[in-house]
Amino acid sequence: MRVATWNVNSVRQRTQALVAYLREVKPDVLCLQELKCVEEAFPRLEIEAEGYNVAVHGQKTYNGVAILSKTPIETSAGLPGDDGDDQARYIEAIVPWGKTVLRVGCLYLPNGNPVSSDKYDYKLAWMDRLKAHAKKLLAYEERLVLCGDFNVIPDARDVYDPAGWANDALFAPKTREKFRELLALGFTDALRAVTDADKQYTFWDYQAGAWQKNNGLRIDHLLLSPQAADRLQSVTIDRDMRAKDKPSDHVPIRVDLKD
DNA sequence: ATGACTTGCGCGGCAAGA
Repeated sequence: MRVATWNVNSVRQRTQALVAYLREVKPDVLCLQELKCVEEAFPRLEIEAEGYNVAVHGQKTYNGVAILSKTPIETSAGLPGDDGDDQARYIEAIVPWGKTVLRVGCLYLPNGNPVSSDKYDYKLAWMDRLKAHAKKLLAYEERLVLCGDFNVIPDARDVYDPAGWANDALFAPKTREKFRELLALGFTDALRAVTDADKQYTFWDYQAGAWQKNNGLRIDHLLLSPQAADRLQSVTIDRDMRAKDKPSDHVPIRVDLKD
């Protein structure tokens, strides 16, 4: 079972790259973030033509998440815990897997900058809601992958200039503390289960030659429940995607789980 | 160096991203 996640930074700008990725990597499940469009504008026909089922939670201009799956899926949109939250940042699916299922949560966690703003308050509140929801899901004791753009740099080895990012909403102590609380519920950070290496980046800014200088961040993650972590075979960051024409500023990251 | 990039919206420059 191959599960991938990719912040595409506008799915309409990335449709050709997305189709090419599906053909080359053939993920069983692909989670997408930052669609930047409503469901009606999503390139559904192009994706379905590749043999994928599509579940979209869209929003005009901002945010937007989707789950693509080779097999039909049951889905629910929205992160519980705040009925007044109208930002499209979470969608969940139940994917058939042999005699059992895989549950997949696809998330686009708020950026939160600057730290002294209501945006940061929203980020922290969103992380609290995610923790509460994740705790409920873990109690099901299923194979579960919680993945997406977390907008969290877990550790100094995950950023090219830790000191320079100390007060950024992606790396601030409170942000990292809440991420650790989430992990402590019982998740395995898939990448960290296979390597302790630094510079395992998934994002490079478009500006100031960040890609050329390898000034990156590790902010896209796949968190595994114990039942999923038991089946972990490999983790791959599709770094080469950043060097292609018209790239997203994020690259896909994926896991292979033993069938 | 008023720098530097890419989106959406919509047609002129903002807002947002990270």
